[in-house]
Amino acid sequence: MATSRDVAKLAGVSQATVSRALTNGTVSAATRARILEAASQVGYVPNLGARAMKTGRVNTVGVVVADLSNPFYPEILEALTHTLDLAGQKVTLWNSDGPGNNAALGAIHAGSVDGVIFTTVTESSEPLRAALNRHSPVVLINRIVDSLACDQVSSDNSDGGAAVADYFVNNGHSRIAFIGGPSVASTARDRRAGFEHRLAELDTPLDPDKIFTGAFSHDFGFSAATELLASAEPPTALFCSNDLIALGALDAARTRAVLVPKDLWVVGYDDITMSGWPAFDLTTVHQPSREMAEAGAQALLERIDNPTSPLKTLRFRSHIVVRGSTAHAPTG
Amino acid sequence: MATSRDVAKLAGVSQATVSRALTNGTVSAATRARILEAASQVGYVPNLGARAMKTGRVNTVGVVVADLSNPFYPEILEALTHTLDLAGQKVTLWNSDGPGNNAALGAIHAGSVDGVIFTTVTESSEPLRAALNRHSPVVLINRIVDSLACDQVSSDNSDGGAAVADYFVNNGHSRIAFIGGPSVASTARDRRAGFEHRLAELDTPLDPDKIFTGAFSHDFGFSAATELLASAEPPTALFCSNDLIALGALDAARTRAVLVPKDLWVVGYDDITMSGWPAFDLTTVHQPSREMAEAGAQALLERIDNPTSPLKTLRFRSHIVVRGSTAHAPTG
DNA sequence: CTGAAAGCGCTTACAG
DNA sequence: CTGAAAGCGCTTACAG
Repeated sequence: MATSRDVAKLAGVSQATVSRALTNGTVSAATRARILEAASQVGYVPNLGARAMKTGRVNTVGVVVADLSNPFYPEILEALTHTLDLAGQKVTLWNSDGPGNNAALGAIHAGSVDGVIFTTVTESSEPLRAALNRHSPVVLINRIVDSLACDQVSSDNSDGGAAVADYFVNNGHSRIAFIGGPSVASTARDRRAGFEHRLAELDTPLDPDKIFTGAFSHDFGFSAATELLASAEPPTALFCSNDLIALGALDAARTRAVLVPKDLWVVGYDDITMSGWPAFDLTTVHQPSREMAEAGAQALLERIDNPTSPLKTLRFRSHIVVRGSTAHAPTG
Repeated sequence: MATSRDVAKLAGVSQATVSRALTNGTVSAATRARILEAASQVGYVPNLGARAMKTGRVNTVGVVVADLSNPFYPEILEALTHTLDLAGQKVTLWNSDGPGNNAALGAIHAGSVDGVIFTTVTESSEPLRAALNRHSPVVLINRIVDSLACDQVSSDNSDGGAAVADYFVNNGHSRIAFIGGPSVASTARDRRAGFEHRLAELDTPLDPDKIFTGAFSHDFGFSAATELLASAEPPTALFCSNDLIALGALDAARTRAVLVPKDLWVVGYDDITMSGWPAFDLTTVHQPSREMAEAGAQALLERIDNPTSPLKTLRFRSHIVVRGSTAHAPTG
């Protein structure tokens, strides 16, 4: 592999001048031309590791996602890689199941990434606190933890849940059920809290027997909905705290020949692409996931440049998208 | 950030001894203990960039995927990151749309990854040939290019297509249609060729009017199937060259109230998770994508260790999984 | 504008 | 078993 020294020899200049010609350095036009010619002749590309050692920046960002089988995460990941590519950053990917979380934190420490974006923080882990104490650049997207001293990007999950409560009650529903994700996820907690509190305010409190909490998965949505639909007084309206659960619930209804939306309204959360497919046609709370990803990537890059600037918290607005899984009533 | 020098000072040894203690070096038990203690006291972690500069290995692998909106790729990606995590490798991710392909190749050259796995080669690009000429470690998974001098992992797409032809004809179908992905993809070409050739052998040649070629997407499957179903003599059996297209076709049938499988059989390819959901219940050709990913990751690691060992080509077997989108007849 | 030199933080022969 | 030294391939003051 050619080095800057090889190029220098061929161009008849010092190695330092080669380096200058290829960075922002001040070099005469003639010399630069000779160097570029020589560089392309030997197929020279600067070694990024060596450069990183001097500059202290590797131009690489870590991303931690959970569960790529939930299409929400590939959508986030795609937006993230797109934004970071444009910013000239490489992306190192970890899965949060397994040792991913701590591996990502360790990678900052070891200098193989400049910072990390977490999309799925669950609890406030000790390693994360330690990393933040030494000012490791970390940004949380999607799931957040208020007590953590880092930039955080989320959407108004609580308001979204409340909006669904309004929507159900305004349309005359009182037999209402809820299927939610794991309570370690802030998104699951907030959506449920917003939904439940608003229902209580509207004098339609949620029956504890009609609350299911489990995984953000199709499987869980399917089994929980199956159980709900088999009960003596099945619900007429069901809120699922993400789309994947809702798709499972729709499949449960389909399997039991329960008519949606005639006998059951179903609402999800996220607005992943397939929720709009005819097979599901799911009413759901739309999160601006692309914008959230872009903002998160931007926040991390700024944080890397300036580790001690004030912490930033961004909360995006969400809104209900009405489709065929609920009667097309205006959401007033 | 603490360096090995800091640890050396604290432990009262030379910097070289710290390095030995933390790698495979030969150090007395007492010294090592003192060093480890000192290291943890100052929070020392070896700088991976500096280490890479000496060892010539960054322990990072590049992965190029296309189109994370096709669930097939997240499934591959998940298997890949899982295998590579276990092998102690970091994963740098690129999207093949945009400059991803060449960026990944450049990253090998620049020393920021040790090798690259492509899941979506389309044509034999010049940069790729150049990279192979200088023995850059590259492995192709899923889509392949025979003429390329690198390790390749695929499944028997042609046989899979032929099996679907057998299945249709054995069950009495003669009005048969095909909706396929872009012909730049070897998978799309091979599945179609296997299907078409076998149909010809069975004296049921595919009518050119019943062949649609476009994108590996739900949208394309939906629109192509809509057109097919609106034709004067709609097909009774439809083969789609991936599941995403097939799901679009099923949605088209659903929208037009065409009964599946009574009036239309639909078969896909890949066996992504959601094809098994009640909403689709799609008969499809199962590819062992997890095994393919693991084999590809393994092949790349071996290639990195030994750039000049003989080239390897792996072709996995696939098989039809019969579900509700075709009548449950034995596949003979 | 250009060169000589130092140094980023490691690993690894080479001595002892 | 341990230390002193060289060197991986760059960038960046410092001189001139």
